[in-house]
Amino acid sequence: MDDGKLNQTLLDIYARLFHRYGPQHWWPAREPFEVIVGAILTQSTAWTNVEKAIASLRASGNLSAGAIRRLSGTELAGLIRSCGYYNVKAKRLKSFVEWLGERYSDNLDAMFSNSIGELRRELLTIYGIGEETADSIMLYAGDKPVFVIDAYTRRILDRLGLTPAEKSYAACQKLFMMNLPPEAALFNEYHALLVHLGKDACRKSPRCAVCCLSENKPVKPGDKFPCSRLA
DNA sequence: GCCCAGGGGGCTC
DNA sequence: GAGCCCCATGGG
Repeated sequence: MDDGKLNQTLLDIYARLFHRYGPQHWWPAREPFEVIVGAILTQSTAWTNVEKAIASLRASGNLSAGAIRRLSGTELAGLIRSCGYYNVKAKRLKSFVEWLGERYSDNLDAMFSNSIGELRRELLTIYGIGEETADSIMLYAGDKPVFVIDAYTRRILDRLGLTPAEKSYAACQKLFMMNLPPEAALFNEYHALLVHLGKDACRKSPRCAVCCLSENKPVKPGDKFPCSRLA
């Protein structure tokens, strides 16, 4: 598919998803530090459980880099217990705040004033931060135009026959970033909508994404989902 | 009881 | 460097 066509296809998918699901409100008006904590805690974890962990950090006065550094690993693990994997996640949170203090004196504005490429390289050196989490931090906490690729996105690309020849994270990310206007607000909403679609139907009914997105018919508010061509 | 949720690290081969 | 296992709770 040539680039002009791909651009139209990706925008069309976005329009259909937005029309169907509406705005997703991922991390609206949150402090960047809270968003970063959420990005780490949500790894392989349902968001409802992450909210409880963040609430317990806040209620105990520990939703800050300095406070998390002062807590022992065991204390921190106890506070975030509700989101699962609490021992590894306590280590990951600590590794991030140690780095943040050392590298940027806890100044997130300074951290985000770095270029996207350089910041991404730095984040990837931190224990517990891989590509998806690094990109989530830059997009959702830093408002940077970086497209986040996750398992749902890959599955949906697959269903639509859009997976690039090289199936890597970088190649999937490039597909979106080379064919969409580089706007953080668009990338923010687009990724959240793909996750919604993935949770809604893609996993249970592998053909739903194809049915709803590749058929050449407009989506109207109130349309039933999915359509009748289920596998 | 069973399955999986907005991954990443570490090990094996 | 792809393929596997581990981490662990809570909700449907």
